[in-house]
Amino acid sequence: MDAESALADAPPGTKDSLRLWLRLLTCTTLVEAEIRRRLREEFATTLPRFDLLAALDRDGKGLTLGDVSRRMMVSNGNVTGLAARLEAEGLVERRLDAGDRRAFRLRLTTKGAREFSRQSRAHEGWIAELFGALSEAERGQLHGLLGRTKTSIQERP
Amino acid sequence: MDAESALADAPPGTKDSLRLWLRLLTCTTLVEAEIRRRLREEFATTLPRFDLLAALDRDGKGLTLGDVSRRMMVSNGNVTGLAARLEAEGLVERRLDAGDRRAFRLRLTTKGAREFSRQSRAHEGWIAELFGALSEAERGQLHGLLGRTKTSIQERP
DNA sequence: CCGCAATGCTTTAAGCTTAAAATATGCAGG
DNA sequence: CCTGCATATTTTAAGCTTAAAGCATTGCGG
Repeated sequence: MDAESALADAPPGTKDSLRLWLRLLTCTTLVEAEIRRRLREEFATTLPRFDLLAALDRDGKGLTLGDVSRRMMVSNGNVTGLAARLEAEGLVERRLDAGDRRAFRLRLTTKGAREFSRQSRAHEGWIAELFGALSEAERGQLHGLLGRTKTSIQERP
Repeated sequence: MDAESALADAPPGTKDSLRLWLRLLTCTTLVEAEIRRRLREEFATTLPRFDLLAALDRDGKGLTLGDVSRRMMVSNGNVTGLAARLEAEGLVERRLDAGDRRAFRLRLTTKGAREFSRQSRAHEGWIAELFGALSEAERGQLHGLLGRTKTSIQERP
């Protein structure tokens, strides 16, 4: 039995779900590629670096690497390397956590905060531009449906 | 000026677009992580490998590496390495293109087609499961709105 | 036919990402 | 106190990914 005939026997909605997933993935990939390109060309940085700075922004007390790992939905080891590179560039700093000698607190340096502010402002504009052809109503609908989708994914039996 | 006050001055819709983008990214990340996990646990393979097999499926004449690169929206060099690994595993074969001595045609081997059929059947079920809490109507609406989104991204001035 | 830009692919260097194993610390009972 | 399990992080090995540079071939315009 090949993929096609398997699909014929699949429960109803399978084909729709597949089409939906492919389109969801396409949209995300297109936006990501454009954001990555502009971060590289305009700020000589990468999306993971930007995301880490974003996670640290507005968190004066700093986050542990574990906090960052959970927020960014990436592995611990990933954050270790990313933080090391950003620290080497002087954009973030690590401090020993006062209450837990296993943990570090990661914070933006002054330079990092300044740099992130520039990047963030540009980033907002790019996103507004990319989604600009949608009406406010469409954005609202889409946001709601994606909320339902998120629930569907997370709250499986 | 920090990110917050920048946002206050941003054009209308900027904040909505940002929230929308973050939610879109979250949904995609959640689905991808689950699919990657299951491909690894049940088939000892990865998503890029699966995607390459999928691109080759139902293309008896084979695709050039460039075709695959465009379909998967990844770089040329990426496909070179991926194809080499899959060829080493005997799932894919390269043939010299009859009409163009620069190009290869990449095709599934019998083993590759058999393996992809198994994986594909499981994959369909996983996707149906992940989007299962959405009604048919919701899936249709979401598909339509994502179509509008795709257009918004691609057809910028 | 020649020159030359375009096309198809590979290589390289760098960075990203993960799972799994290893290390160190915290913490809760006994 | 000690034992043992949980938590926080790092290390390791492997694979993925990209941009840029380079090589070979094609095909077009003169």
